[in-house]
Amino acid sequence: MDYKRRLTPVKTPRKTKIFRPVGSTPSKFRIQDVKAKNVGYACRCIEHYEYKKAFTFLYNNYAGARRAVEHLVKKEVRKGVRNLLDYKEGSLLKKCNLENIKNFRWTAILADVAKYIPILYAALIATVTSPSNEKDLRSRIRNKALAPGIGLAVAVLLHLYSPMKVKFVQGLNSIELWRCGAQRKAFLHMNQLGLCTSKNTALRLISQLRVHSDEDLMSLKRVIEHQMETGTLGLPVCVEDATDTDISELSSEEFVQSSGTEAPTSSGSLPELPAMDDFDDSVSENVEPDTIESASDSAPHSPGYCITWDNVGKMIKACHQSTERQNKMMLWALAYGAVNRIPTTHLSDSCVKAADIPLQKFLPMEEDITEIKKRMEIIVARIIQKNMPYFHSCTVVSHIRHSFWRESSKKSKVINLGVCQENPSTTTGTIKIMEQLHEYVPRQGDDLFQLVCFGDGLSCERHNDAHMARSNGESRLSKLQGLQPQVQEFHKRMLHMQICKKGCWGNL
DNA sequence: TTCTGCTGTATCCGCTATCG
DNA sequence: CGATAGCGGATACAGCAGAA
Repeated sequence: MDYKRRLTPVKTPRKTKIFRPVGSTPSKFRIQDVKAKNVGYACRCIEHYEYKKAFTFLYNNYAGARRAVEHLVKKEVRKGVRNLLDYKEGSLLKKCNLENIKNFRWTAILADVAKYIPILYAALIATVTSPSNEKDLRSRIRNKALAPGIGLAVAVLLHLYSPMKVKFVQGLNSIELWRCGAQRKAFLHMNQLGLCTSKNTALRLISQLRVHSDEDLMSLKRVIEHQMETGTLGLPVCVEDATDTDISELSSEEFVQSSGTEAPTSSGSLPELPAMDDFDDSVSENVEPDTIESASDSAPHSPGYCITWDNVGKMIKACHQSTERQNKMMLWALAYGAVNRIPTTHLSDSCVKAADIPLQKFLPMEEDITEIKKRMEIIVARIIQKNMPYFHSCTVVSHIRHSFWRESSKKSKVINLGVCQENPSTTTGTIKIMEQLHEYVPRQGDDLFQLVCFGDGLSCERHNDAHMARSNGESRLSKLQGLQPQVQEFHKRMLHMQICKKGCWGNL
């Protein structure tokens, strides 16, 4: 018998023999048995569901088997690519809008590829991993995540196949290139490699993204306008005792009791924590944060928001300075909106006479002195624990809680409102900036829901000038009364110090 | 088959940087 | 300081995919 190993299948004999496997596949072949292996061996493996062994044997020994595997792989990959491109919800086929960019995950691309083109996915995974790390998908060299690289590779490949459909990742890369200030040539070269779109398309994408960049703030505005329309704005929802109760209607005992309302403290972690009340205005004391949270039952409830703006400068240098062409300092205004962490829309804007405010709110009472004493104890304990080694191991209260400490501990939601290309150092420019910012002021007819507009000291002065200049307007809107200027941060402290200095020591 | 929308490319034009 | 190349914004146009 010819025991020479053949690289091609044996020719079909004149009389076809039907192979009938007999017996089981031996678990371990002896060396002399290797030569006896043939197609029948592979069939016996398949008969016993040992596909890996059978396919490996065929692939390693028969050119026809290799061709068949390649043909099968190509066919399956093409079929998978078609299916993936037909799947409209696929992560690679999404539109490059703000929501999709926020929710984008590289692993979603990998999941799609694994589902529709498993052979390609397996090949890519095997390319960049070893058997030990193919599960967690981290590089064995620098422990870097491999998902972005594999996802990008798939995105580039499919973009080359169907550039009109697969362009989400390319759009992301274009935006990143634009943010880095890449030149047009960089866009061109990267685009030819399938890594990004052209610069024109990138600019178009960015323009589209900017159109709805303030949508979050506008939706909050619409909620407040709806509440203004239905007359539910000034009412703290589902809290009957905590409605917009006028301060003048409360007796002094009620004030004392309400100021003693304890915050909902969490259990256990700080048992020695003194009960810290809020030291805010009386109106906010009447409403507990938990009742506000529970208020959102059916109608949408807006927590309110404020607007902040400040000057921004951009220097434009002329290459050849002349009388017509000089260096220019462009003074513009940049604004953003900040959603209130602590809801304020239920609070009343009605003015209260100073004479109607109970005396207890001005003079320190017994409770106030007790609270100050507790605070001082905590502060002194912190100082002692920090500076005296003997007390280093002692536990002190690290954070004095107040009624809204949970809300205050959350990160603020900031919404960029873009640059207003008007000069804020002039009254005309400030009026135009105010008019633009008034687009975010909720309104119902001529009635405006006044927002706090933070800025530095100079911005607030300009804001007041704009109010004065428009004081003869025919409506509240034309008088720019939708925004109330408020000095912020260290400017506020500076003003406070100035007032204290003038009040205590005069103009020294 | 036609229309519409999106994308890439080419081109124009003004401005800037560089070189002699 | 003039000439020229290069860059970037704006625009037109062709090609393609998808919907009607």
